[in-house]
Formats: sequence, C-alpha cells, structure tokens
Amino acid sequence: METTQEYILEKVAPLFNKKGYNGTSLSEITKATNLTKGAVYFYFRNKEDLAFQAFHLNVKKLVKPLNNVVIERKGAINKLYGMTYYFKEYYYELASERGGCPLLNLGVDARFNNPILFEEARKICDRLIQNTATIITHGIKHKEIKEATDAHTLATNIYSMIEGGIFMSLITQNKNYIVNIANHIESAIIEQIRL
Amino acid sequence: METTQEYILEKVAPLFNKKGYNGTSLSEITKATNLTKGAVYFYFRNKEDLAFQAFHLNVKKLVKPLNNVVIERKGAINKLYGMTYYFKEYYYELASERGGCPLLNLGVDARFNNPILFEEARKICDRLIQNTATIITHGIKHKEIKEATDAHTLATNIYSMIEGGIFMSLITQNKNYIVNIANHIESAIIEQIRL
DNA sequence: TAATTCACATACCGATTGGTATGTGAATTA
DNA sequence: TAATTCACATACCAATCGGTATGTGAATTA
Repeated sequence: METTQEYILEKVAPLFNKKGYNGTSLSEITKATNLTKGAVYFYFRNKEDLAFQAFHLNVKKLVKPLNNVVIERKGAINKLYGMTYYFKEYYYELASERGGCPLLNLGVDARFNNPILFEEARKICDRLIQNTATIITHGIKHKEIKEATDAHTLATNIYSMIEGGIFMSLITQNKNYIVNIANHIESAIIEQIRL
Repeated sequence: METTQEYILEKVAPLFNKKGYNGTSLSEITKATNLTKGAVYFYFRNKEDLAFQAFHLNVKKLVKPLNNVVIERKGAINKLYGMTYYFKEYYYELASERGGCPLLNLGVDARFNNPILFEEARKICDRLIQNTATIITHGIKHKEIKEATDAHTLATNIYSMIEGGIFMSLITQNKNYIVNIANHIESAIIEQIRL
C-alpha cells in the first residue's frame, strides 16, 4: 500500500521536474495533492527536503527501466545496445510525461540557486557515467571491445549526447532528435569499438 | 556610448541566465544595477520584457564569435572545423562566465513556466540548426561533402552533442566534456562526410 | 526665464511566498 | 474508558514578490 508520504512524492515529483524549485510553490503542491500544508510539513522538513526526495524519485523512475534492460542483457556490446534501445524506445515518452530529464532539469535549475540540490544532480551524473564506463571496461577485459578504448571518455561522450538529444527533443517536442542521437551512438561509437 | 538600457541589460543578462526567470527577483536586479525599480520600469515594460531582451543579449554574446569564426573560413569543411574549434577553444569559457548556455538554460527554465520565453529559445534553436544545415548543403553542392549526407539530421545531431557536452561540462565544471564532444564531431562526423 | 520633459528615485500596493503554531477528530494505547 | 498519539486541517505570520503612482532635480525647450 502507498503511504501518504509516497503519495505526496508521486504527485509532486513531476511538478518540481517541470517547473523547477522556485517555480513550484507550496500552494501548487497542496493543490496537486489535495492536501494542506499541515500534511506536507508533517512528512517533510521543508520545501527543499521535498524537492530533494522528489528528484530522487524522478531519477528512479527513469533509471530503473534502463537498468532492467541493461541487466537482462549479457555482454558489454549487448548492454550498450540495450541502452540505445531504451533511449530510442522508452526514454522520450517516459521523460516527457514526467516533465523531462530530472538530471538536466535540476542541473540547470539548481546550479546557481541551490548547491545542495545541484550536488545531488552531479552525483547522479557521476553514477550514470561510472556505470557505463564499467560496462565498457568489462567488455575490454572479455575481449568484446578494443583494448585502446578509453572507457571513461566514451561513457561521458555517450551521456553528453543523450542529454543533448533529450534536450533537443523536448524543446522541439520531436522524438527524432534523441532517436537520431541513439542511432549515432550505435553506428559511430558501439560499432567502432567492438572487436 | 552605452545607454542606460544597455547598461541594465549587460548587468542583468548573466543574472537571468544563472538563476532563471523565477529565481531572478526585482530586488536582485536593482542591486546588480545600482538602480531602482523606477529606472528599470522606465526602460522595460515588465520583468518578462527584461528577461526577453536579456536572453537575446546572452545569445548574441555567444553566437557572434561563433559566426565570426565560421564566416572568415572558406568552404563547408573548414566552416565545420571552425565550429568545433570555437567550441573547443572559446565556448566553455564564454558560456561559463556568463552562467551557461542561454539556449539550454531558458529551454529548461521556461518550458513549463513561460511559453513566450520558451518559444524564443525554440526559435534560436531552429536558427542555429538551420545555419549549420545550410553549410552542409552548400558543401554537398560544391562537391566537398558526400552527396548521401542528410544535412538536417547531421546538423541536429551536432547541436544535440554540443548542448549535451556543454551541460556535462557545466555540471561537472570540467571543460573536457565539451572538448571531447567537439573532438568526436570532428572524427566521427566531419571526417566521415567529407569527399 | 518660465514651462516642460526627461531620467530616474521614493513610497506604497495587494498578492503570494515558505513556514509555524494551534486546532481537531479518529485511532491507538494504557 | 480515559489518556494519548497520530495524521492531518486551519489560521496565522513576517518577508518578499512584481508592479505602480508619485516625487524630484536636472536638462531641455519655448
């Protein structure tokens, strides 16, 4: 069963993702939840605490299906193709119905406004890159991927492209941008490093 | 000589770029300009008008040096290399000292908060892509670039990568990300389409 | 030189902000 | 069953928000 705390987060997470921290007022929060400030402040210390947890929920909703695709595939190349598959088939719909990429949104929104929230975005960014770099490193060890490959640089390039692609897709409301980027990652990166 | 209106815009444009529309209050604006609300509202209709013009100033500051590099080079391939040169050598410093990429910042900030400002970001996005696509199309006509090249898709991919790269660089405060992306554009795009 | 306009500054406005202190009915515990 | 705790709702707070109306001294114009 869903607790009230979870209920609030579910309702509020897309709000913060769409409108940002300053753009999401307590009055909007109470309206979206059909609760009062008393209820909200019973479960959360303050607005920042709520935004903090909402961000992590937003990340979880997008990262979990990605991880599922990656985990069920065996081998580094398959896993990398699993990523591009996810970004082509699921990411745009999932992200856009929740208000965009929480990493991108919070990274931009909080950078000069809220060091605590911004640091959280940075951490998630690091984690995603590290996960991908690990896949590539494993691929090198298991003779799936060329030895000369710089795993970390490649992982960062992949996520630069993904974040840029989703931004372009969201600003133009056109799925093609993220799909084209995923296609490029397949042909210009994955296919070039495979042994 | 600089008019007061220009002076206000110069002082305020980085503020809006860093903190967003909701995050930039009139009190911060008057503090940054050492002027009063009376002065600000004498030159601008309202806060939105100010943010609108500030955005265009921010774009101009970043696009003008890019255009200068591109214009002075002859031939499509040279112009494309001019772009990557600019992004590697100037973009990160210019963008970070002004608070990031105004296109990215306003695109994220205004998407669910201010349709008018968001539309402005979208227009600039279109224009940048169109300019690059035109360069590629010219390159095809002049037998510099392979005929099978899809100019528009390529241009969008380039800007997806650039926007993603600058985002990653700004969130990590590490220039490498945008540099790596520019290097990738050179080797995996420009070199692949040249005749 | 008197009147007017310009370029701001000052003072004020209602509305909204995040946050808190108190109230309250239902459920739980003693 | 009486007391207490839980899970909120209500009512209020100072501060700040964007915006406006008025004031004012200097420059310009008539």
